[in-house]
Parts: sequence; C-alpha cells; structure tokens
Amino acid sequence: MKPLTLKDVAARAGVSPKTVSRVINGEAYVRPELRAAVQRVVDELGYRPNAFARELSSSRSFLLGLYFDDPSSAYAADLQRGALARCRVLSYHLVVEQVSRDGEGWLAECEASLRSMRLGGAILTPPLCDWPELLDLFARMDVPVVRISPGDFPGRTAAVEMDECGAARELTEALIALGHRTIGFIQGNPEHHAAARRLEGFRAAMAAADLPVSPQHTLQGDFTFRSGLEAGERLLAAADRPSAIFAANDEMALGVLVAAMRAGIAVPDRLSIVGFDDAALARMAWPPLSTVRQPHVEMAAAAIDLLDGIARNDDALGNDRTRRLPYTLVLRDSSGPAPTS
Amino acid sequence: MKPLTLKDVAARAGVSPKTVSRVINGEAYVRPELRAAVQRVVDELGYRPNAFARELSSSRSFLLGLYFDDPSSAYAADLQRGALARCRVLSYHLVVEQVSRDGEGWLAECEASLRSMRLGGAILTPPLCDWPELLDLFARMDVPVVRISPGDFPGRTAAVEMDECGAARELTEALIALGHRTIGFIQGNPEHHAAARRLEGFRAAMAAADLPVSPQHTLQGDFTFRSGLEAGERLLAAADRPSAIFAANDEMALGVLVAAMRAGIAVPDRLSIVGFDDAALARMAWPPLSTVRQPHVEMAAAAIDLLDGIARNDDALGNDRTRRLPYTLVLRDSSGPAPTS
DNA sequence: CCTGTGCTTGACATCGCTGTCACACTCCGT
DNA sequence: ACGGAGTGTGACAGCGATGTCAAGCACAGG
Repeated sequence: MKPLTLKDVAARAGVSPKTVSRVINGEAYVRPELRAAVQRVVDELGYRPNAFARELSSSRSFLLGLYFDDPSSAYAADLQRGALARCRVLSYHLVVEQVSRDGEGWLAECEASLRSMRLGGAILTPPLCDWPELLDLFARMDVPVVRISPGDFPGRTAAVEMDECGAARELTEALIALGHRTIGFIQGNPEHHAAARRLEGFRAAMAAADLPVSPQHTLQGDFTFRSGLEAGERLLAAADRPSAIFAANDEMALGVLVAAMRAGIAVPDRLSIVGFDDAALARMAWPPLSTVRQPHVEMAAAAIDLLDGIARNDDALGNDRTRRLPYTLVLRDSSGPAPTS
Repeated sequence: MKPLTLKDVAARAGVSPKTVSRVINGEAYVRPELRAAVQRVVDELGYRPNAFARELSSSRSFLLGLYFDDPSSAYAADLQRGALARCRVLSYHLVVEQVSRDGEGWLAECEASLRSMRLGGAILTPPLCDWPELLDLFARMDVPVVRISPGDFPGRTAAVEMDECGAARELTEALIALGHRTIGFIQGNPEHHAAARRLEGFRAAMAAADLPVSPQHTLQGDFTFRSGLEAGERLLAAADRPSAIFAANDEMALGVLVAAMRAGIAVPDRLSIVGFDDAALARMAWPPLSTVRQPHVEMAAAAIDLLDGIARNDDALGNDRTRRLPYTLVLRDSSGPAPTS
C-alpha cells in the first residue's frame, strides 16, 4: 500500500503541490472555487499529510508531551484521559514521558530525548512542574510548557490550576460545622508544592474557628496509600485522638480508613475521614470518601487548549496564560457529626 | 539554540555526514579507529539525530503506539508504566492512543491517525486486540503489532499472554480447599475475550471437584466497580447465597466487598471474596483482596521487546512470537475458611 | 604487472512537505 | 494608458537524515 502524497493529490486536482499545501493548511490566497475543488479531491482520496515531513520542513510539531513523575497514580490516569480526549479533537498526538530525579544523568537524558524529538509543547505535572532545571531545559529548547498546579515560579509558564487553599479551607470548615474540634491532617509529598496549599487552607479554617492545630496532629505523608495507613495508625493511637482526619489526597485517606477499620473504629460514627481529589477510588471505598472534586480531566483538556493556543500564536491569550478551574465539595459517608462522647 | 545536525558533527570530526550516519547506526564498513573518533565527537557534542528526518528518509520509526479502550483503568496504568520503562531503555517514544468503537467513523479516524504518523509498532490491549477490523487495518498499514492477552485469532500477530485459565482454576481450587462449595462468579466485560478464560478455569476447577455451578451464581459484569457492586448485591440477596465470590478483576471484587459491608456480612468470616489482577487497589481494601498477580508491567515490557525484535528484523524470534508470562496466587485476608454453619 | 575482490569513504538524490520568491494577472487612481 | 497595490499560483530550495552507487585503496592470485 503506497502512501498517498501531496503530489498525488496535486496531480489529481490539476494544480501544483504547493497549492494543495495551501488548502490543507488553510492559508490565504487561494481562489474559493479552487480551494473547494482541491478540498474535494483531498476528501475523496482521504489524503493525510505526513506529519513527520511536515514537522521537518516547518518546525511545527503535532506531538505533545505529557510528563509524569509517577504515571501509575490515579491522578496521572485522569489527567491523561483528559489530555488524550482533547488531543483527538485537535488532532495532536500525545507522547507520555516519565521523569524522575534519580541518578546523575536525568536531565541530560531528558535533553537527549527532547532533541531527538521536537515536541510542539509539553505538559508538566506535579511535582515536575516545580523543578527549575526542567523548566530551564524546556525554555532552552524553546518548547512551550503548560504546568498543572504549579507550586512555584508563578507566571513563569502557562498554567492550569485550582484554588487548593480555598478548597481545603471549605472542606475543613465543613468538618468544623459538623462539630469537629480536633482534626488531624496528613500532608502530601513535600515535593508537590501546590499540595502545601492544602495545609494552608486547613490551617486558615482552623485559625478562623479559633481551633488549635497541634503539630502531633499534622503528619507528613507522601500521597501513597501506605503513608496514609501509617500516619493514620499514629494519629489513631495518640492520646488525644482527633475526631476527624483530613488527608491531602484520596489514596492516603483510604489508608486512614483501613487503619480505622483495623483499629475497630467506626467510620463515620467515631471518626470522620476526608480526602482530596475525588479519584475513582473515593467511590470504591466503604464508606465512600468525602473529598474535594478536582476536575483533573478538564484541567488536562484546558492544558492542551493552552498549548494549542500558544502554537497557533494566539496572542489573544496574551496575559491570560493561566486557567483556574473550580472545585466542588463532595460530601459522602466517610464524614459525619463529631461523636458527642 | 540551534539544533545540532549531522553536518555539524561531520565537520567537527572531519568526515562526511554519511560516515557519521554509519557510526550512529552501527553499520559495518567503518574503520575501527575512525568509528571511535567519530563516536567521541558525537558524545562530546551530545548529538542526537533528529528522529523525524530519520523516519522520513528511512521509513523506520521510533514511535510506538499503545492502544487502549479505557486508558484510565488501573490495568492500563500498569501496562503503560511497564511499556514506558522499557521504551526509555531502548530509546523509543510511546504514543498513547484511545480507541472506542462508538460511532461510524472510528476505523477511518484510526486510519487517518496512522497515516499521518507512521508508527514503528503498536501494542493492542484488550478488548481492542480482538477487533478484526483493527487488526486488518494494522496489517494493511504494515505496522507490526503485539497483542496483550489476545482472546481470538491466535498466532495472527505477536502476543504476550498469561495462563488465565490456569490461574483462575488454581484460585478456585484454593477456595475449594478452604471448604467452599457454593461459589459465585462475576464475569468481566464480554468484549474482553481473554477474560472468558477466567470463567473457563473457574468452571474446570468446580467440575473437577464435582461441585455444581448454578447459572444464577454466574453473573455478567463489565470490569467496573459499579458492576461488581450490583452483581455482588444480587448474589448476596439470593436465597442460596454463595460462601465465596470470585470476581474476574479486582475492581469488581472491591464492589462485592462493599456490597458485603453494606449488607453487614463479615469478610472473610461469612463470605470470601477473591479478585484477579493484583491491582494496586487490591492492597488498599479492607480486608486486602486475595487475587492473582498478573505481571502487567513485565507483560508490557515484553511487548516492547517483541516490537523491537520485529523492527530489527530479528528473525531469531522466528516462530517464537508469543511470550507467556507466569502468574502468582496472592492470598490475602479477603478469603478464608468457609463458614461451618 | 594486471585483474579481481573486499573494504572504506563520500557525492548525490531522495523522503514529503513548506518557506520564499518570482511571475502573472486584476483592479485601481491619475 | 500606466504605475502600483493586491491577489493567485507555481518553481525551487531545503528541512536532516539515509539509500544508492561509484570511486579509491589494499591485497591476493594469476
């Protein structure tokens, strides 16, 4: 099966290849009738331009990179799904890359990878989005970047974010409204800077309600189930056991839930647990988790849109290179009124 | 930052571009000393050939496609992680694509996508791997394919699989050994043909032990949590409630677990539940799920290796185009002795 | 000394497309 | 009628690599 080329189409339409190219790319200066005629031939033959040749001669690119630290988290999967769907629509292709800061050569390896394959843009997810070396690399390579929930360097690149602080505050306020006065908090991966905002929001709500936040009740996790389990066990074994625990993501909240089960503490009767993200997991737990819905799919789609805009040089975007998406509180059965005892 | 080209390297090394190309590609007929000298320059400059140009002139390709039906399942994430890791090593790039059979144009869209971007190979995951139209398409486009757990058309393409039937039988035997005599089974997505083997294995074990399998105890699910929950509820409400339930994947098993919790049925004391896959989820449940570990990561890596082999025309592979990987029974706390009552 | 063979190297065309530029033509105002 | 601006079109070069082929060289055998 010989591939169809521009020349074939041109011959069939009785015009020069360049004219076909103009039609394909929607360039100006083609007579409307001619444009229509050529378009008809293109459709008839089902012609698709070879993306590699295109890229080579125009240094545009149709490949977008999605960079993850850990591509197997539920978070990553959601982002990917959103990005993928949008890519289809805008006819980009998505290249997934995994980067970790282990070892010496990670940056060099990234650079090599980028040099061998020019990307039209890249999406950096936390915690990568806050690594200055990586941002420098993309800047040097002149690859447009959109960051998801960046924690540092605001304004340095386009970004998609959510009001994590506000969301955490609202969720905490909801717990306080349920009568909880002693609330534990399990932080996420310290490298994930945006996640630190969740702690801020929690503290803000507690301070506003004049409730104390003891350091023993503010534990460090790393977003994994295991870390949530361990932190949960410690919190539940404490003398002044909190009546509610806020974990900075759903996986850790699930860990706390299991810790409570093991310890025979009824949820939500004797302990309320809330998470963050509204991952698919949240609904698979028993009781289902109260959490904050972070619109991951939409965030990824917005990121693709931003990249597309930058590629098209839509300076209509101008200064508006940051999209902020709304969150939603999702109160399910893992949280309830504080025990009266 | 101007990109480094073959010519630059050639000039620096005092040879022709073609010779550099030879060194890069490890072709024969270059004097060892020259080869070493050129290699040194390449390393020094950190030169990387432009993959697009390479692809254009040689019609080789360094892009591998990973095709999913649902890219957000835990299964998909595991496969992707394995593929990604192997790609890094072999310096391929991974393009992720999502295909569904909705609507009219899905095949045409796939074809268009493939025509615009020649892939060096593709990995098809279930249930896509059993869609004959898709297999035909790839054959027509002359893109090598490796299928993961194909259900139909054995031998048609290279494949990576696992003994699903044997695994299901062993797991069922383990339940029988625990004293269970009435065991429910929840099937997976009927489109996922390989998964039908799990039912076969289950039936084989039951038959071997002379235990009846009632049709009311063999329900249809679709691999989602929700379908597991619903099937679980039905099984648990039945008059002759089974003492153990085998769900064809972990997500559905989790659904059954929640159904049991809701109904106040203690697991594993009054009901044993087992899943299949050993997804990350399995360990996040309470009690943690007994299941069969399917080596997803290794399977994906093997698939990449197969594609690489095909690309290099290693006919050393010859007829050995199917890799079968081993499973492991993982018995955790969601299964236990049958209740004596 | 000549021819043949095998190794080593580079010149050149080519992959499919787009950027650049030149040319042709139409439509003005003067 | 003529210069100039604005349109429409195609010829041609080149993006950065590899395939092909021919040429140069060394060494063997006749």
